[in-house]
Parts: sequence; structure tokens; C-alpha cells
Amino acid sequence: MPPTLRDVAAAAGVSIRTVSNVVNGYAAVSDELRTRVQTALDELGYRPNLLARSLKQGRSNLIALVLPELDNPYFAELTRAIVEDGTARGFTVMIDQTSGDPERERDLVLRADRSALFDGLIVSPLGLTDEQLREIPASHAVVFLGEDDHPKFDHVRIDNHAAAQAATAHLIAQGCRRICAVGVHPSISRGTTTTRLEGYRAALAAAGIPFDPALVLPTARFTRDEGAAAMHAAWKLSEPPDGLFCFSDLLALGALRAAHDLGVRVPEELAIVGFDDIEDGRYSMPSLSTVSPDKRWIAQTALDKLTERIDSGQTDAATVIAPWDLQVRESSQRSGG
Amino acid sequence: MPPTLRDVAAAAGVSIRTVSNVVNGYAAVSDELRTRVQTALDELGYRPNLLARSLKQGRSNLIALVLPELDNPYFAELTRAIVEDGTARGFTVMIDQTSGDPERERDLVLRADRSALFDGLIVSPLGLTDEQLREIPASHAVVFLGEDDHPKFDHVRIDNHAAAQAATAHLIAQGCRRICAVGVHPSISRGTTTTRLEGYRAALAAAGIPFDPALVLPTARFTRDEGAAAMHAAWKLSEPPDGLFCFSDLLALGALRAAHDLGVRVPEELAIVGFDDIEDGRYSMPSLSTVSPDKRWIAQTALDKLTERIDSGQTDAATVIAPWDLQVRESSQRSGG
DNA sequence: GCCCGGTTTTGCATCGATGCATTCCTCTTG
DNA sequence: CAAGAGGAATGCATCGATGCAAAACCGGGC
Repeated sequence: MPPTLRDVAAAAGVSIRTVSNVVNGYAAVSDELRTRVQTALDELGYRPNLLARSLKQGRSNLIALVLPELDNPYFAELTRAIVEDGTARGFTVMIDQTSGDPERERDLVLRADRSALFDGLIVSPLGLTDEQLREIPASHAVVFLGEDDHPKFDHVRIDNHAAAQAATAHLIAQGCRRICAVGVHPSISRGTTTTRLEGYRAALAAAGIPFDPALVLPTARFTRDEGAAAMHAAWKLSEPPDGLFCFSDLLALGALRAAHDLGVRVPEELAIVGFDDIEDGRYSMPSLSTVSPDKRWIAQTALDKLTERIDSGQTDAATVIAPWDLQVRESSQRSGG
Repeated sequence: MPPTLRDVAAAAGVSIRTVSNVVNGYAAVSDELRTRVQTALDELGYRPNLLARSLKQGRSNLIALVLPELDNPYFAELTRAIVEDGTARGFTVMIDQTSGDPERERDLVLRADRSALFDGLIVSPLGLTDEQLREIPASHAVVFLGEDDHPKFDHVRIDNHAAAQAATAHLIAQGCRRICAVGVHPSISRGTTTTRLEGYRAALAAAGIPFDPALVLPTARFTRDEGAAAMHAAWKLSEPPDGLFCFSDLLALGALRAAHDLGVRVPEELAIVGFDDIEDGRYSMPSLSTVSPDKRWIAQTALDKLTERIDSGQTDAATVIAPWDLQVRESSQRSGG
């Protein structure tokens, strides 16, 4: 049994309240008592019971980060940024994986949100329906990362349309004419992947290249093996592509590996651009061109918004657009620079 | 303000205690009251306050996972395993990053351990000193992953000596005679990296190859760029190596990339073996040979041990050795098969 | 009609810490 | 010397939920 305020008070021969005052630096406590209490605290190794404190104060300084998966480096890198920044602000950040299960996501968000355990939530949604979102009381502190806008809550995201368009335009500028879009989610009609596809189509249109539905390769998830499978599928097309725009770096890295296995030279025969700018892509062979969202900025802004909500109780919901840039590396750079 | 038991009780015209009974399925409640209370619960959207419940019950069903870093895929993959398994057991797993800071690690472990917020801790230590470990009361539920044995606590780890020896022996079998060991931590004299170095030396000794200290390349951290730097250093040696045993896959992947930049053919000129079996290594070019610890087994066993400790209050500390195997892939396979 | 056994329902104390307000000092001042 | 100001220390109620045990209720049997 860990010592409580009561134990310390007994040991020091003072009231519970006085010990609490010493612990929190409250009020005026005489030097004599202060040292006596401090000694008792040290000797017993007292630690405040955070449950009790949070219960009384109505605030836990815990926030939860709800993510689809951690073994996607994009999320791991984003998580690091949020944990470090959150810690600096006095929060303890707890991470919850949905493992790609929308049901579990809904559960976590709704449950965690009202459990009084967390002061707030940062959620990177897979796909909550409007109906599910409506179940969350607007008064609660929730910030969403990514698409899926809902007017009731704060959102932090990049401009996926513009970024996808830029990536595709870059491939076109490198001379690509048949460009695959890899990573459309087959069942979801809204959200990030749809927006990226639209950006891709906009770039084609701007260059006067007709859109060919056969070049859109759906994948169930953003993993290396899905990327590899998509590459194999692409190479089986009657007229294979000369460019690949993958909606995540993992997909691109899988495709890169598959291209190697198929004896396809990158970028000479096939130029590839990914999305996320994960560290792996800087060390792949060839290194991976990619859309690079500013993760630190995203983390910081999400925490700003969340803190505002927690402290003020209520703020107008807003969508904040995060900066990004296109990192051109070896996988898409064709003619000697 | 979220509704409390009191609110629901008022709405249903019953006592607080009865609502609690309905919520928890306790005791006998008449059908009539049950439905009436249930209706009130649904209408108000009641959620139990987990802080209050945990405070009263002395148990939160929260466990913390303390890790050096999440953007190392090894930890991300291990984390996934622990979160999934833990969730299935009714725990909520919270992840805390030490970001490679031993001071912060000490803080987190000691603070979290007695905060009453967590029922238990799973810690993958960077390096807690004996003295620091001694500060943790033996009664607390803590399971360590990795080396750094301490008789007071449970440990789950693989046999690093044997694994390192096997990896090195494999390189020798491929014909390597000058094998670098990459990843010894420069300042720490104990722990995982030291054990791996000993395994490496044992393999050399068994093959009658003299140990050359110049072939031991220390790195500050287990990152790709450190691995790349080590590769460059290795290639500057008066007599360059023909094999690389890297203490992590990230180091190996960085080295792989650097070898490519230097025009060194892998595995023909230089065979490489890593450690961890992260997913990236299966898709690198060439794919990476590696020591593969059984992460699911480790997660499961750590949770078994922790649950035991939490439930029984006290168990004899034990060190459990987890299974591993050597995954031989392209980066170390020399003569056609 | 009354007592008994069993089921429902409720009240009170409690987990550990903090807000508020009161009590208790001590020292100053008229 | 009495009154008052202000600092120091404490008690009590409270946060929301649950353990325990008492109270209320029901029907049945003598």
C-alpha cells in the first residue's frame, strides 16, 4: 500500500490539510512545519494519487491519441511529435490503436470522450460516419486529424487536393504520361483518398491527359505488401504505366521493391512518388520522392486547438490547413537533375 | 457536465445505489426498475466516471508501456502486439516515450509506478542503474523487456548472446572473415549491446578468427543515419570488412543504403545481417537477413507475468527467455542459394 | 393475525485529495 | 491592556462510484 496524505500527516504530527499545502506549495506554511512535513514526505516516499487528485479537480491532464495503427511510420512519427509537445505542456499522452477497425474507433472515441479520464482527444479517423460524429457532444474537447470534416469540431489537415495535384504534376513534368494512382480505398467514397484522387485527376486534366480508370489501383490498406501487389497488377496491364503516384510512402516502398523484382528500372522506366515523407523513404534505393506534411506543425497546432477547448470549455470549430511540400528525390528524378 | 449516477437516479426516481447495481449487473433488481433505470441511463447518455470507479476499486485496468522510442519500427511492432493483447485482456495500454533520455525514463517509471493511475508497467529500459531500480518497491507490478536483469523483477527477453553468435556464425559460414560489429553503445558497459558483442566474439573464437577491436563500430543510437555513418567509417578502414553484423535492422538498413552509395555490392562484396526483423527489412533491396525475436510471444508473456503480479500481489521474480530465429534473406546469402 | 425467510432497495462510509471557511495564534497598535 | 489584523493550521464537505449491512417489502405457513 503506498502512503497517503493521511500517513504522512500522522508521521509528521500535523493535519492532512497541511501536508497537502506543503505538497502543492499552497498558502503559508511555517518553515518549521514545512521541513518537518518534507522530511516525512521523503521518508515515506509519498506520491500523490493521481486518480484522487483528478477526481477532485475535474481534470486529469491526460489526453488520448486515437490512431488506426502505429506500425505505419507516418503515425509513429506523428505520435512522437504529439507526445513530445504534449509532455512539454504538462499533458500525459496516451495512445490508443484502433487497428483499422471502425467499430473500435467509434467505441474508443465515444467511450474515452466521456469517461472523465481524459481531458481531451486527438483523433486520426479512419472513417466515422456523420451519424457517429453526431453522437459526440459538441462540448467535448476533440480535435480531428485528416479529412472527414465535420462542422462541430476542430480539424487539422493538409490540403490533400493540392498536394496530390502537385505530386502528379511533378510526374507529368518528368515526362510521365501513363500515371497510376495507387491507394484508393475501395469501399469508402469520401475522405482522404478520394480527395487525393481528385487532385490527381485535376493534374491530368490540367496537362490535357485523359483520365483512364484502369490506372486507378485500389488497395485495402496502406501497407508495403499492398503496394507490391499493386505494382505487380500495374505491370500486367496491357499498356503498363510510366509513373506511379502512391497515396502513402509504405505503398510506394512496396511498389519499389516489386519493381526491382520485376526488373523495372526506377526512375528510368517508372517514376514513383509517395505520400507522408517517412524516414524510410530517405534511405530506400532509390530514395523516395514524396509529399511531406509538416508533422511538427500538425502536432503543435492540434495541441493548441485542444488546449484552447479544454481551457475555455467552448470554442468555435475551425479547420486549420497545415503546410506541406514536395520532396523530390531519386525515385522520380529522370534526366540527370 | 456529463451525467453522474446521481443524475440518473433522480431521473429514474430510484436510489443511486440501484442505478449502480443496474450498471454493473449486480445483485437482484426487479425487471420493472431495471428497465426504468436503463431508460434513464440511455436517455442521459450515462458513462461511468472511470476516475471515481478506479479510485474506489483500487484498480484502474490501465497499464503503461514505457519505451525509448516509437519511430523505431521494432518498438512500434512490439507495441502493437502488446496493445492488442492487452486490450483483449481488458486493459487499456498507455504508451510513454522516454525519447532516449534515461533521466526521463527513471522519472516515468518511478512516478507512474506509484501514481495509482496504473495497475502495472511494462518497461523497455535504456539503462536504469541498479540504484534506480532499487528505488522501485518490489511489491509493484513491473515487467522489464530486454537485458539489464535485476533479481527483484520479472524480465522477458531473448538470449542475446546466442542470437548474436548465430548471426555472426552465419556470416562466417557465408565466407566472411572480417566482420564488423555495428551498434555497441559507446558509454554503457552493460546491457543488450554488450551481450551481443560477446556473442559476436564467441562466434569468432569458435571459428578461430582473431578479434580485431578496429572492427567494432560504436553508434550513439539505433538509427538509419548512424548505420550509414558506420558503413562509411567501415569503408575507410585500411582493410575493409566483408561482413556487417548490425545490432538493429535500422542500423543495417542505413548501412545498406550507404553501401549502395559507395558502390559496394551486397551481399557479394559485403554481407549484412541485422537484428529485430522489422517489416522494412523484408522489402529492402536486397532484403535483409536478421535475427527475428518472436514479438507476439514476448507481448503475451510480458502480459501474463504482469497480470500475475497484479492479481496475486506478489510473485517470485523470474526471467523468461523468448524464442527467436535467424531469418536468412538476400543481404547475406552469397553463393546462389 | 403474526412471524419468518428471502428478495429488493436503500443509506452510510469510504477511496485520496482539495476548496472553502473557520479556528487559532501571534504580533501590532491605539 | 484590549481590540484588531493578518498569518498559520485545521475541519468539514465534496468529487463519483462501490462495499457492506441494514431496512423495507413480499408472500407463505402455522
